[in-house]
Amino acid sequence: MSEGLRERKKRQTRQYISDVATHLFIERGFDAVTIAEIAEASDVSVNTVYNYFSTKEDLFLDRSQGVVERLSRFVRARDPGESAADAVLRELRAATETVSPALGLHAGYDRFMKVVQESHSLRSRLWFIQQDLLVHLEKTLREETGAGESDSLPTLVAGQLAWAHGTLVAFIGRLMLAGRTPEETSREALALLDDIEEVLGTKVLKYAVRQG
Amino acid sequence: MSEGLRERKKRQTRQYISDVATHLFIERGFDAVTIAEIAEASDVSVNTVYNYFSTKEDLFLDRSQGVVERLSRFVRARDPGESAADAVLRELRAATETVSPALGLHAGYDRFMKVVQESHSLRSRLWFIQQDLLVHLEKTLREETGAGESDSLPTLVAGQLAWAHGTLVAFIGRLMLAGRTPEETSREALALLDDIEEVLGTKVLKYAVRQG
DNA sequence: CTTAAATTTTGCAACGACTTAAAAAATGCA
DNA sequence: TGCATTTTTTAAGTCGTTGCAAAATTTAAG
Repeated sequence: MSEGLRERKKRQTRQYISDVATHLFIERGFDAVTIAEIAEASDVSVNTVYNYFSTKEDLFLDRSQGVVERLSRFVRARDPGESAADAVLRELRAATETVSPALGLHAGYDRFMKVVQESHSLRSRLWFIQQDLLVHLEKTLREETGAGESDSLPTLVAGQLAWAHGTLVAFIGRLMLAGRTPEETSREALALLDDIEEVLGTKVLKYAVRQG
Repeated sequence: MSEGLRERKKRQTRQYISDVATHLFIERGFDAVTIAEIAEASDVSVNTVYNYFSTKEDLFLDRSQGVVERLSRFVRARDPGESAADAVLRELRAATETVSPALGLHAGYDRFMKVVQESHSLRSRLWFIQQDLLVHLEKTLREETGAGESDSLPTLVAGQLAWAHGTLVAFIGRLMLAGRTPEETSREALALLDDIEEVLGTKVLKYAVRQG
């Protein structure tokens, strides 16, 4: 029952194609590499590439998909007495302090960012992911607070928290792209998080407090 | 010096192609219409279409480009004693109250929104326009306040104001798409603007006050 | 081991957005 | 009218993406 040869080979093929593609993209830029080249370099047909990845962007952003539920997870796991914003800020600070790769705080992220920055379609794709994060978070806030359909606060608070997250990630990306080390960037990002918290309104900071 | 026949004809041709395209898009959807069809319906070659519009999206979103400087204009024109946020909120309220078509408050916007909503590439394009608005606004805030390079407040305040604007526009779009009248939507949007103002922090609301 | 069924891979043709270069037509002016 | 400039068209090609049927491979059954 564990796993047949077929499954294993599929996972390997998929991983291999993704690795080859990532390598090529980082070396020559997203738009400069064609799917045909990736297929050839992977010793596979173009159709096989499409068999595993539905778009060219997926070949590069496959792992970024996990971000969609990030803030929702933080909110769902908030402590008693803690608001949604508290939990999100606490978790973001923790990830920043520990120089977590999940936020882009790792050597090599500059090369990733360079590829993204130069490609229109990759940035567009990352935006759709952020949109998904926002929609997901709004739904979570509605569930957690039981807010009515016509209540616009969950929309607004979700918007604010997603903005805070997006601003942090963009900031980190900019610094890493500029050649800073992860540690240096971490330090500056913590200062930014303080600024962000100071900018947020009380209504946001006190929203969805978990009863103790 | 005024304008030769050549210029006039060019403007006419451009306008005609845009009108034909818009008509087709609204009738059948953005992705279902090909550039070749637009060219044929306009009695022009495909390359002439590309002569006037550099991408397919431009054929539909030509007029939306003016939005980029909107918030910057509001901020630059703020009254003495008024902050950047005050000015933006005042102008947005004014436009909403007067049922301004600039915000989408006009009959027919529902059809526009329907086309946009169904097309991945159009939404992506609108996002890039919002990004431009944000960048533009941040630059304006830096100029107006003389904030230093390392000061992140202009970035954050610009982000908040662009968020408020984007949230309002999205809200209006959603209601119009749902079949509400412009007047009804205007009323609900005013309530949303109140909610937005209540959600914003003092730091944002008091930023860049013009000296009286 | 052989065979048949299921699945994966492949080659091929096609569509549509977009680019480029050069020929052809329209226009403005002397 | 003749000429220079601008606009339009034609033609050919690139690339992402899709659909389809044949071929190769893996799995399961006898």
